[in-house]
Amino acid sequence: MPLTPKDGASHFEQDRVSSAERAYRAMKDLILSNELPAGSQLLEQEAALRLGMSRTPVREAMIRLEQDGVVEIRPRHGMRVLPVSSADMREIYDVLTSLEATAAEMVARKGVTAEELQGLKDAVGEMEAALACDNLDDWAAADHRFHELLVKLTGNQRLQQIVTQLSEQAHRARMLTLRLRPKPVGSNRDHAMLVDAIAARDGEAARSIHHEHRAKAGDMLVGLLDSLGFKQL
Amino acid sequence: MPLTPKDGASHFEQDRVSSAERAYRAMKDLILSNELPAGSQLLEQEAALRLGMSRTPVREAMIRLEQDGVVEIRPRHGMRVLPVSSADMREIYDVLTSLEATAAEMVARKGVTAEELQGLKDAVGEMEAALACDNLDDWAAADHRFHELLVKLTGNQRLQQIVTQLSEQAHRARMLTLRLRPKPVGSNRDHAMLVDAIAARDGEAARSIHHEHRAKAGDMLVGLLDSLGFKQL
DNA sequence: TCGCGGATTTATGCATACATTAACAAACGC
DNA sequence: GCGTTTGTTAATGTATGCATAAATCCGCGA
Repeated sequence: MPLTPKDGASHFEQDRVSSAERAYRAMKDLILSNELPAGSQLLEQEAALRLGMSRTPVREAMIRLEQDGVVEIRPRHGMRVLPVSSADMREIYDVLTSLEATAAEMVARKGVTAEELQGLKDAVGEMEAALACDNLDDWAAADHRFHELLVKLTGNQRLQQIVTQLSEQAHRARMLTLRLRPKPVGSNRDHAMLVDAIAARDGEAARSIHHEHRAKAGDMLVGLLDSLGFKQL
Repeated sequence: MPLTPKDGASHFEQDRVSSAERAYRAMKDLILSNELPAGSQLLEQEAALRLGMSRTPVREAMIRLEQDGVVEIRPRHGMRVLPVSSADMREIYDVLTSLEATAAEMVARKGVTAEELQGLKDAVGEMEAALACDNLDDWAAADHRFHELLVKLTGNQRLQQIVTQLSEQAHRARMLTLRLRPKPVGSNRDHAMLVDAIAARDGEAARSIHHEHRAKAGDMLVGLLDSLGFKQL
């Protein structure tokens, strides 16, 4: 469920990260995990105290968070965690739909190795297993892994970075609606079909399957937010 | 030619911008105009001196530029203007193609007002006029306006922001190849056709026309960079 | 009770100070 | 002559100081 990168084979990772980097990660974690809910405000001094450092690195972290689109810096009120409205989700999903559909097509056309294909299949397997146990958190994590892997397989780093950023913006809303939406059985089917299309190197099919998949998901989420009267999360 | 936003109706603009903001704009301008060419390095202190301020706001500006993907901050060497390789251009254009094709479709489906349509037509007109005079700089500016307007008409601010960011990354390479490429007569035709499709509210046609347009442009640019042996700009 | 003007507080934006450590170079041993 | 080591330099990362201006508070008048 954390969107943060796994540490990989980093047993000896020189954890010599700067305070600014620690501040950035800590605050982003707080926001993504909803410990700092939308609308919360946090002054530079408060954050600095909380993180045991001075205002300077905190400030730099806030600047990065602002450019990530997750907070807003308001001169006398510290940073404010941006709420995500259904209109925002519409924007985010329109872009994600476009980019991920393209990613699916690219990956299918380019072809993938057996291991890469297996990675996708594993993610689908985990989604199905999680759904069978009604474990929605695991399902969401596996679903996220699938989408992440798909995009990574394009090899386009800019594409990856943009998709990651938008996914993070949508993260809280997705988590909140996870238990309010119908069981995502369709998603698993869609992903299995996409894997087949990729294996068959059918770019057209891959694009159309995944485009529809993302579009459906977006419509569902936006509709849910609207119908439940959540103006913003 | 400047990619920076026009000042609009800002006769009374309270030019009370922070030093950090000034530093950001100044350095971005220097980079986009190629006064700081790819590979240049600039120390915090140097930049501060040059801009008549202390290191603090310069540092904040550099952080933003790094997130924009135009520079890299290397701990003991200041910031370095990132070169753009043909592989980078490939990445950038793959994303732009996807997003702008989507934008074209969205705009066509949604429909535009008469004034908005006229704005697009005006841009095409300027492109044709410029090309008739062989004024490539004007052509590039009008072309940029067309693409910018198209994306703006979607109303999707995230889409706009991403496209702007990627266009800026590609800016220098585009300028450099402007006079090395064949005359862009096809572009004008493509845009005129797109305007027609939008007027007819034909989303499918709009997408396919603009997708092809961007894909062609990307292939041409990447091919040009490769064939001329420019490994990076 | 409510509105308003001025004093006060305080968060910020920027400058500056300082310790750290990477980069460079010179000296040294082989 | 070449690789290594050590000493020096300097750019950074962070802390802190300070002036500014916005927000709040308070008292007063209606």
